[in-house]
Parts: sequence; structure tokens; C-alpha cells
Amino acid sequence: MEQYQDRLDGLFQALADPTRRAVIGRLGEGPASISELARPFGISLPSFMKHIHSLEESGWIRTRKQGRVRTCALEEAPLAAVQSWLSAQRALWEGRTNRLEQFVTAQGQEHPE
Amino acid sequence: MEQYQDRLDGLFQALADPTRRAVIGRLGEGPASISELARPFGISLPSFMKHIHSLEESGWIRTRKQGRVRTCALEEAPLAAVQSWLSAQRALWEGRTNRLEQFVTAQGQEHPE
DNA sequence: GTGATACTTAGCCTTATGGAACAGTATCAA
DNA sequence: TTGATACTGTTCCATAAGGCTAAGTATCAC
Repeated sequence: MEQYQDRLDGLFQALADPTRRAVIGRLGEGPASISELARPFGISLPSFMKHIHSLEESGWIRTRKQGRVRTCALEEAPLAAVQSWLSAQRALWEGRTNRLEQFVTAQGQEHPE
Repeated sequence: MEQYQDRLDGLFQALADPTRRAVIGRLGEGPASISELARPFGISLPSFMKHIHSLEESGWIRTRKQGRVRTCALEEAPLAAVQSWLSAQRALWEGRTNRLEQFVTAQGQEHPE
């Protein structure tokens, strides 16, 4: 998972588009072919392929071609990498609010009513 | 938090840049002024301001100007919104792997050694 | 072999992004 | 009131993003 921590730019960039988030959502249910994935979206296949490439390059999915069909599958590690970054932010935030609470409490004890 | 679910494009887009992720990290420790935030980065102030604007427009931070100093503070809701989307993906993924396990187990019981 | 299927490549267009420089405004400190 | 500080506004630039069409390649089914 560590190797994904320095690829957060691409991982987040990939999530910034609703088409790509939907593809990730679909692939969470299991692998699928390109045209199967593309069907729900009203865009041309070449345009859709760009999304697939960006998902593959960023690391979100892996693909494999057998015959004329390319099958896409979700990778597991990026989800963990991204969640890990967010958890760290959450921890920072909560650490700070805890310290704030302690500060306020301490002030209250220094200057009681 | 719900109002952030349809703003995921912007929230993720904002996270796709290391400067902006660093700003969010810094603000997790507490509010700071623009120039205080900009100091660690070797870019011009107007360029840095663009990052601040994109963080504010996407909803990650709020800012307030008093005198000549603009102070920035982290919002809490976006973190929850983003984590919630990721958790949903995780749940999908794990639901699927669970079903796969059950399938494999069932197969094993149908065709025991 | 021929036609249909499933991509794939190439090129074009428009808008967005992330950087820069330079000049301007508003406040604060002396 | 004058100089320094802290932004802010404007304009420019190069590259990337996300869409399109048209044409190409490789399989598969007959």
C-alpha cells in the first residue's frame, strides 16, 4: 500500500470525475469488459477509454485483454491508501479539538465563576 | 454533510494537488493566515491564492478577513463526505469478496474431495 | 474469406489548471 | 503621513483534461 502514498495526486485526480467514480463503483461488484462498463454513459467509446486509461495509470484498476475483449478489475490497495490519508487528517483534526477542549477546561478551572 | 455528496467532484479535485493537501494538513492543526500558509511553498503569492480559492470554493476551508489579514480554517463536513463515499466503495468490495467466498465454499461442499 | 464486434489510434477542439509577472488597494506602525 | 505589510486583481503562458469524429486493427462467427 505504501507505494500508493506517493501517488495520491493521481488517485485523487481519478476520483474527481463522476464517470470514473461510477466505474469504480461498478467494478466493486466484480470485473467487467470495456463496452459493458461504457454502456450506461452517453459518451463515445474513445472518450470512455480515456477514463479507463486514467484509472489504470493512476492504479485504481488493472486490465487484461483476451481475444478482442478487455476485462477490467478493481485494485484493492488504492482504496486503503486514500482512506489512510484521510484518517490521518481526521486524527489531526480530532487531536486539535481535543487539545482545545482541554485548554478551555483548564481556563475554566483557572478562572472559576 | 449530505450537501457535500453532490460536490464530490470539487472535493476530490482539490485533493489532487500536493500543495492543497499540505494546506489541509496544516489547517488540521488550527487556523492560519494566507502568508503563514504560503511560506513553506516556493511559489508566488498570486499562484498560492489560486489554491486557497479552489479550497474555499470546493468547501474544504472557510476564510475571514480582519484588517489586512485573511485567516483560513478547515471545515469538518467535507472530510466526512469523502470518507463516507470511500466507505461505501469498501463495503461494495467487501460484500463482493464475501459473496465470492461463500460461492467458493458452497462449490467445495457440492464437490467434496 | 467476409461481416460484425470490440476495441484502438490519431487528430481536433474547447476549457480548465497551475504557474508566472506586475501593478494596485487597504491596513497597520511609527 | 509615510513606509511596510498583506493581500488582490489582471493578464499571460504552457500543459492537461474531457469531449468529438474518422479511420484502423484484431477476433470471432459463419
